[in-house]
Amino acid sequence: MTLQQSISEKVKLAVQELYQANLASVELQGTRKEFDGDITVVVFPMLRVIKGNPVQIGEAIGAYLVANVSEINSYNVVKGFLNLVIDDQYYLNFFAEIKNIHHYGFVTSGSDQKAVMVEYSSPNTNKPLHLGHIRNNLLGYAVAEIIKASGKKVYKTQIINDRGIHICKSMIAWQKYGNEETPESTGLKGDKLVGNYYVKFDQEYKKEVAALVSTGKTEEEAKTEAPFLKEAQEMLRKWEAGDTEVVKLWKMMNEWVYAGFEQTYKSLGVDFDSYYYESNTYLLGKDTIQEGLDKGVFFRKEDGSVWCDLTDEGLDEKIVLRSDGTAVYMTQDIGTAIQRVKDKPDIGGMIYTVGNEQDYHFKVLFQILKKLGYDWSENLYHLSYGMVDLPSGKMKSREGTVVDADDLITEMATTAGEISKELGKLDGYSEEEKSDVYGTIGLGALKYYILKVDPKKRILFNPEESVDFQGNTGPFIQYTYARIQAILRKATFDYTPVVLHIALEAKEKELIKQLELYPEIIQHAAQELSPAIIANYTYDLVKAYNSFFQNVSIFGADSEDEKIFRVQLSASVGATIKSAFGLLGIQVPERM
RNA sequence: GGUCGCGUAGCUCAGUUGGAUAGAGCAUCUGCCUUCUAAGCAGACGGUCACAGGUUCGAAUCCUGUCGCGAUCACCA
Repeated sequence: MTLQQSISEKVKLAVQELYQANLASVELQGTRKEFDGDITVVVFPMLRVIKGNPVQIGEAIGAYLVANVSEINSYNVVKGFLNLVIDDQYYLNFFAEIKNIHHYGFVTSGSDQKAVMVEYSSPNTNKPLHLGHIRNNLLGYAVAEIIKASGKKVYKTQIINDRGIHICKSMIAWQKYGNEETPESTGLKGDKLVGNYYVKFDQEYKKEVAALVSTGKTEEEAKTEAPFLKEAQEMLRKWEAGDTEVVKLWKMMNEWVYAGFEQTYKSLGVDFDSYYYESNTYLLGKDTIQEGLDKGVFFRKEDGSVWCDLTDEGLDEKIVLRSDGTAVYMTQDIGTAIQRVKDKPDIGGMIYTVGNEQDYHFKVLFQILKKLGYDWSENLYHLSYGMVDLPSGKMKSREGTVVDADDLITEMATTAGEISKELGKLDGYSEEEKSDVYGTIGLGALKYYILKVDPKKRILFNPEESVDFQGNTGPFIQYTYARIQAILRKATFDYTPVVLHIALEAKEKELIKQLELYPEIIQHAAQELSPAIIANYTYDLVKAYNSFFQNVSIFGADSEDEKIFRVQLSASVGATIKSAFGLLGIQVPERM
């Protein structure tokens, strides 16, 4: 039982004894720093049950608590706020305790726990990953790690959109203009090579459209009649018919793309437990449609198309099968969800990391699955996030206004290197060690910049200004960690955990309170699916640490106990930073 | 037009279940490198929490309406 819980219980007892009244709950909060005390009981809500003056009530409860709770030393009342002063020993005991816990804040999963599947990334195989995918990947990965830390088993997965007209566009352009180019022959990453031909298609297509318009066709006619597009559509038909040549080309080009993606994922530091391919799943779900028809969840229209009526749920009618019997997006998503649970029967819920432009789609999908009666349908979440926009507006890959993921990652490392050199850090290290640290810092800056923002808000990314390295940034937190490591290297004496009898300063208590919060923060972040909560917590912790220890000499303490305690506290803060950043997928360098 | 999301300092963002005088960073200004790393610390300046009502001891937070921005309303994915 935490101190908060036990105080809460004692307050209820106090009210019972003093006023013969029952409180449903007790309002507790951290005492603001301008007042004396550590924990504050808010008296106002009690006025609903107790008649009287809030100050007098506060005084009475305060006196009762001091007499009956050993951890409470004294109290004071300001207006309706009862401030309690907690004994130093409580903090010291708590601190000695957490020092022994290996993964402090992590809940170890029980064996009967249901697993959660987290889907993220979900790329198309016709072009390289860009800034938007970076946000998606970072969010998905971090949420998966946070949920793991909150005690659940997690499967990370992605669904790869490897079929459709967009891939055929790259294929046809390569066939026509590619001269048998390969990643090996050009030295290009496979996804970049394929992406180039996607752009090439668009250029040639536009030329054809322009030519047709000049012969008197309307723009609309020209767009559908352009021969290049016809060729791509023909290719898609051949692919669907299983044409060996086309399938061979498709396989080869997809392999190039996967190899390129794998490289990007590696440099981003994300990973997956399983992969789903649309080419395997796009037919799935049709059986379920029949099942739904039998159950009366779906209905068939005269033209043969199948629909789901969601008007009772406040949504519209939604098509789930075309009149020609082929699958739509929704059919496929229904099938894939069911397939996943078949593959991993311990799945109790799923999280889809997909941009907020698909909010409606997922609302409908979840509603349909619920109607079909799957028990796991209660635990489906759409981790919806805002777009990443540039100052020039939206990113459009066909118009070349995208920020490429690989380029951005290397740029960040370069910037980190320039700043480091300017500051004269890392002098005397080998080039290899240096570039390693630059990569860590650059990536840390990028990841933190994106993750610290509430997922549902859109991000305006200005590549000109790039990302800051000062203030509330990844590098600032990494820097604090590196400084702590320097302290630990210098502390040659034994600072293993012991309960020390020292007087705590207000700021030291503040720090320990921050550490005490960590487990709650993880749970909260897991519930809200928001890595931003972890990021902002870590920043607060680092601020509290710096604010105290920048003005206090660690090795120049008055007593030996004090010195040991300060090193211990630094070590704990360092461990917590590392742990929290680990949840965000951000590395911490030992030196920087 | 219907639905959903957002609107907090010049800029970028925090703000637990409603709580005390609204919190950071950047930018501008003032101090602090001879003691563990100055990518830092201490401070100053900066607010009609989009607007108007309502709920109550108490609202940035909850409810209603208005305005602004974005997304979405396909037999596309």
